[in-house]
Amino acid sequence: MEQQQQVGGNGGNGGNEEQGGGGKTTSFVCRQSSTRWTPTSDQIRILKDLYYNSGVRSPTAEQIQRISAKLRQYGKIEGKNVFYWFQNHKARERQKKRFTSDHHHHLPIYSNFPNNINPGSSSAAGLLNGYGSVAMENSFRECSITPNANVGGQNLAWFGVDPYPSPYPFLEMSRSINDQTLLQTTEEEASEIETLPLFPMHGDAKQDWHHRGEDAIAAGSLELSLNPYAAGFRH
Amino acid sequence: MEQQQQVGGNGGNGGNEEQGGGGKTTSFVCRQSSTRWTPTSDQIRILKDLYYNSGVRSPTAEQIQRISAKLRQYGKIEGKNVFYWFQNHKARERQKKRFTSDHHHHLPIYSNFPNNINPGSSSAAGLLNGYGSVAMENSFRECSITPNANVGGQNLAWFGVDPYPSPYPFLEMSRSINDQTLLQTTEEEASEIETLPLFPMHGDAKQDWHHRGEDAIAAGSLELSLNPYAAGFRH
DNA sequence: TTAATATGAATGAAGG
DNA sequence: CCTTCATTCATATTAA
Repeated sequence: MEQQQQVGGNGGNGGNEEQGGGGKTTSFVCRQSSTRWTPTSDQIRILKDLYYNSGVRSPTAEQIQRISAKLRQYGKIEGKNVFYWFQNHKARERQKKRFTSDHHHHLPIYSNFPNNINPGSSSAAGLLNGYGSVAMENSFRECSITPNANVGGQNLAWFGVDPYPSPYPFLEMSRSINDQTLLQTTEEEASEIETLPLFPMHGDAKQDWHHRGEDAIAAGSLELSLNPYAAGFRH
Repeated sequence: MEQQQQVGGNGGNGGNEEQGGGGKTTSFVCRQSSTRWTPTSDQIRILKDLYYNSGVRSPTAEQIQRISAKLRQYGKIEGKNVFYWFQNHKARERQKKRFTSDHHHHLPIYSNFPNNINPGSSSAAGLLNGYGSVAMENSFRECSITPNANVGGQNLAWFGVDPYPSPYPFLEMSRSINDQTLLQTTEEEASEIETLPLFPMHGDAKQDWHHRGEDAIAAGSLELSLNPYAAGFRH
């Protein structure tokens, strides 16, 4: 299914600068006919800088205006793009944290401050995969996650989903300890699962998982260092 | 999030050395194909079981945690892998259906379905934009928008945020206006801000940017109860 | 090897 | 703010 890499002529690679192209260097057809905003690297750099180094998370309307106006120097952009960018960036940062080994929910809102906020060091944030600014390291278990099998009888209850062919088993999570028994019980029912007709998928030729270099720490997550009225001075 | 991807593409991809992000990368003793997650057949089996037999489509964060924890028995895996798996599986199933079965219910708008789109040929999307019929209509150049740059040292004040990596910005937001003023000088160059059309949103877009100005991060209420027995169950 | 295709990963937009 | 959808990019896999 879709994977039109080369379709765009520049296949998304060299084209990054499509918009701000300054000298137009090598770009030609700008197929980005899509309606969707395609941030240029400069725009992204600035956005991240604002996010990570200036602590901007939910810019106000005024700020959005200014930011987008500024970023317009580097390519087409609208206020809503800036708005969505911050929304998404923030939401995803949190989301990742949420389904990443998070054993802790209480997160000190304003705690550490990376003093090294080096302007221009936004780079840090730039390349990494984000993930865990606050999240610690779960970077162990890497190379040796022992497999071992027994895929046979699955116990879906384990996942917090109902194994029963119920109407729509929308998962009931938190189970109490008592349920443990239930889990055991369920196991039987789950037998059906193991006899599931596996869909003809690619066989397992792969026994070696790789490591995902993955994420580093997010450069510090500053906190609200934003001066709401800095701009307001004129108001 | 944001990482290399298309953005860093310059000249093909030679520039992507991400990985390094500052975190891991170092301790790769075993295999490193630090690329993407390659599910093992057991993992796939279970995922499909969940999808087709348990109706799981968009697992919650908690479920994702459980699922990934379980699947970890069969190979390296992270929460995001599970997350993406379900997202993609669902999206692609839907996408395929969009073509194969043309129930012409609503959405008469773009009925230009390619004749027989064989699954797999959706690639066409790249060209005919499949969907983007809309885009096709108004696809004009987007490719040429103001260039020029100077991203190096930026003037965050310009955005209405405090540029100084001040130690404790949150406490003293009201930084002397003097400084601000000074910086504000730059404003001249981008006078267009003032003339900026407030985000041109017609009825179609939402505009939320009105009531912001703070970020309450504490809002999150995760009760995340990692099933303790979950792990114990096996032992 | 190369071309194609399947699918993991990311992210702009929205919906709620 | 959280969740979902669509689209796109990148790469592993498989077919030619």
